[in-house]
Amino acid sequence: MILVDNISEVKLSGNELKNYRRKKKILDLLYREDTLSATEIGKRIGVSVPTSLSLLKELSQKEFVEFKGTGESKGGRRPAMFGLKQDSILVMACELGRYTGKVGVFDSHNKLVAPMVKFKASIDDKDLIEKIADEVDKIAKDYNIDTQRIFGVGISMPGLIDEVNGINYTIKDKKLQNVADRIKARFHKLVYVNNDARMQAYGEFVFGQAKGHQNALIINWNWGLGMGMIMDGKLYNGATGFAGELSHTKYEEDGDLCICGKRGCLETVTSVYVLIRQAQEGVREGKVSQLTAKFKGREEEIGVEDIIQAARQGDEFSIFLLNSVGLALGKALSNAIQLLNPDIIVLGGAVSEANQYVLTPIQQSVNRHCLEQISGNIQIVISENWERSGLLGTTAMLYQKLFSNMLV
Amino acid sequence: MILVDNISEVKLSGNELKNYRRKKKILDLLYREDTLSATEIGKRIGVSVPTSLSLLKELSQKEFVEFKGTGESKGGRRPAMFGLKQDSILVMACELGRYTGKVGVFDSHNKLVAPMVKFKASIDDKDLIEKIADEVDKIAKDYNIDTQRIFGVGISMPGLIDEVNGINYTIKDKKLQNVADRIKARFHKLVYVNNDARMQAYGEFVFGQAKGHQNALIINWNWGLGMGMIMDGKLYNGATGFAGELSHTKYEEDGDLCICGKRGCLETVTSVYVLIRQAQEGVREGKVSQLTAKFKGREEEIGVEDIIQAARQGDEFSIFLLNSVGLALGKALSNAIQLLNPDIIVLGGAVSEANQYVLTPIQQSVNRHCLEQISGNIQIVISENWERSGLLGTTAMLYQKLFSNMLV
DNA sequence: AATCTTTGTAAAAAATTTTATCAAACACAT
DNA sequence: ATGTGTTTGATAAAATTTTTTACAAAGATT
Repeated sequence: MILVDNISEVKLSGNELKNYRRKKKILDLLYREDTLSATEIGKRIGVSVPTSLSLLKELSQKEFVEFKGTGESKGGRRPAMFGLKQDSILVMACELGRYTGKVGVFDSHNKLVAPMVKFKASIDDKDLIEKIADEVDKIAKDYNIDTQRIFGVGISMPGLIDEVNGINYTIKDKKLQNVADRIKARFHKLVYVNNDARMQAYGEFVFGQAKGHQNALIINWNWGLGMGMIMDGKLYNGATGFAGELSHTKYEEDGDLCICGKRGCLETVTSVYVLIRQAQEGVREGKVSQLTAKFKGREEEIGVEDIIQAARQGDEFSIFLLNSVGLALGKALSNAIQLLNPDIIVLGGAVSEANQYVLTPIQQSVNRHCLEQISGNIQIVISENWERSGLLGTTAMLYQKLFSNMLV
Repeated sequence: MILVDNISEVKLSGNELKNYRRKKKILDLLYREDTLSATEIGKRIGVSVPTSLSLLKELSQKEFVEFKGTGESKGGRRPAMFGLKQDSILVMACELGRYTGKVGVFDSHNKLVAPMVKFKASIDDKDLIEKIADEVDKIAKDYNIDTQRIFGVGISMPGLIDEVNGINYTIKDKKLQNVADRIKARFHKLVYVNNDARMQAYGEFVFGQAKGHQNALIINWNWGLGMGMIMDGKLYNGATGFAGELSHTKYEEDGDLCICGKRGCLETVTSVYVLIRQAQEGVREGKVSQLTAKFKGREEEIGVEDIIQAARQGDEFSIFLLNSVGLALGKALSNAIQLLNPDIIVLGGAVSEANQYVLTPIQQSVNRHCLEQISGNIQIVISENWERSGLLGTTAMLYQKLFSNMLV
């Protein structure tokens, strides 16, 4: 199998090109639908059954596709089902946070072929790529994975990222900003780099709560406030790849100073930082609260999970804190909702674990600030598999890119 | 020629379907590119030159396509160019405002085949469709146009519109909301209905200032504040067709009461209404201004164009008014820019005529409120052909729909 | 049990691409 | 300016691919 960056570089005759495109479509279809019959494939790619079958035969000979048993009858002879050959094409997905990273190797059924590994890393690490490579080598050795079968490497990370060229403008050292080139130099495989919130969004769209929703907003409610957008069934990156900057939309005139240098950004009102700072201040002031009882004198140890746990046990101060960040996020989301008219909003990240303690105020706030016709058609939910959605989104994106760049 | 609402209703054999799709693609290509050679068409639709030529021959026999002379050589024999046969397929586009409407009949070169006609109408008129039909009949009679050759009817109007079903939820009488059905019942042609701001946006994208920009925001700055969005090269409607509600995004907590029932909407700060009201108040208070000199005692006669004209002549009060609505719009746009990361913003409508008097404050405001990396890559311009962009957008959309619903 | 559907296969028929050929236009050297 | 080599475009015939048709097999429905 050959992988090319630019199809037009390889010259194919008319028929070869036609066949190449059709086989690509088949692989893509089988990735999405798991198994399909020759008849169904023929219908979907617009060829007759004999042609569809001969293409499948070719793909089988090249070990990309295999017979997966007979399927259910729809009123006649039972069809032979075809699917991607397990383990023949693997990808590697990595997600970086502010201080940690995780990496996993996935097969074409989006299943981990070895347990996910976590490690310490930051986007500014000079030897970031080597660190990741070491982790992958370890996995490959421990679980006997042939790295030759890994065809794509995808990385998601915080920052303003141009996904077309794989450049992260938030990395301090200019020489390290072109992440895609660095990965390519080390791995020599298909590379994909994008923002963490966007890949989580894509994961939620392909596998999670936003599945089937063509217009979705997915919020990563954490130290910052990332937003990924699915518009008309496609991941939206914006003109230069900076779409979804919810964090630094203006929330209040002359508010607190933000790390971005401006004042009153949403991030200064409703991120994990704010929640913890407010909790700390409350404890120092001696507010009546479980938190005061537990953390008085060592306020710096308070974590979001402590606030959420206290709220669950009925602690009014904690509930108040969560309620107020919820109301603020809801108000900010209202503007986004009126501009984008999504049909679902999925919340993920540390704060979203608070569940109804934030969901209710958000919903309240949205109802208050949006036109009823717009807010009436919207679902707001909390992600059920946030831990994995980033890696899964990257995996899905890699397979998609792979099947549109592969010379079978 | 046959027009079908749903291709799957008509059963075609495999080859017929394949050919139908290819011919559709050719018509669409020729609509976009005006003229193309058989070789170029073959490349674009993925067939060989002989096949491309035989398809073109078929289309020529059916009078959709004609030979348009020989084109320029690219280093060899000069190619025979093909294009859509002029006047063989016409469409009718209508744009409604709050109190008036305009209608025109266009050919496949997006040229009016008769002068545009203006008339009085409102979206709540019971006999709206009849009114439009009368105007078209008049045009057809006066300019000898065969209405049989009109294959599509498109209407754009203010309101919350579901473009998929052609329903305008802002029309007061529920029975009149389904505009698409009403048009279809009268004209029996392909019908398209959408919001006015969105069709203006599409017009600017296909023919105007936003041409070539894959991510654009187009603002209709008028009695309300409409916004149309082009995202990844496609017109964005939102999940239920309500995207772009800039008018009713919250601008200030506890601001003035808006017609929507909420307080502090952007519309209450920066629409034509506001501008005129502020001018009227100033004149009543006896502010030093050309406007006071001219309109004292008959303040209700002040129009936007008066304010703009005064500003052009150096009137400080008028300049101040335009400056302040510009700053406000800029601030509101900043949030939209950070969420959507467009590469161009096009301003149209009455207020935008003020040109640099509003452009400068908007740019200022955007620079102040956006992250530099995002605002640095954005152009903000004023439309050059706003008067026509709505009708042209509708025309382009109709041809697009037409070529994907036509059985040639 | 008879009939209707769907799937799969092989041979015939049709459609499409290749290849070859020629003409036209241009670039470049002389 | 002229000639040569190269590129592009058009067309016909040959080669190849794809669809159609016909039919058998397998299961669902009545």
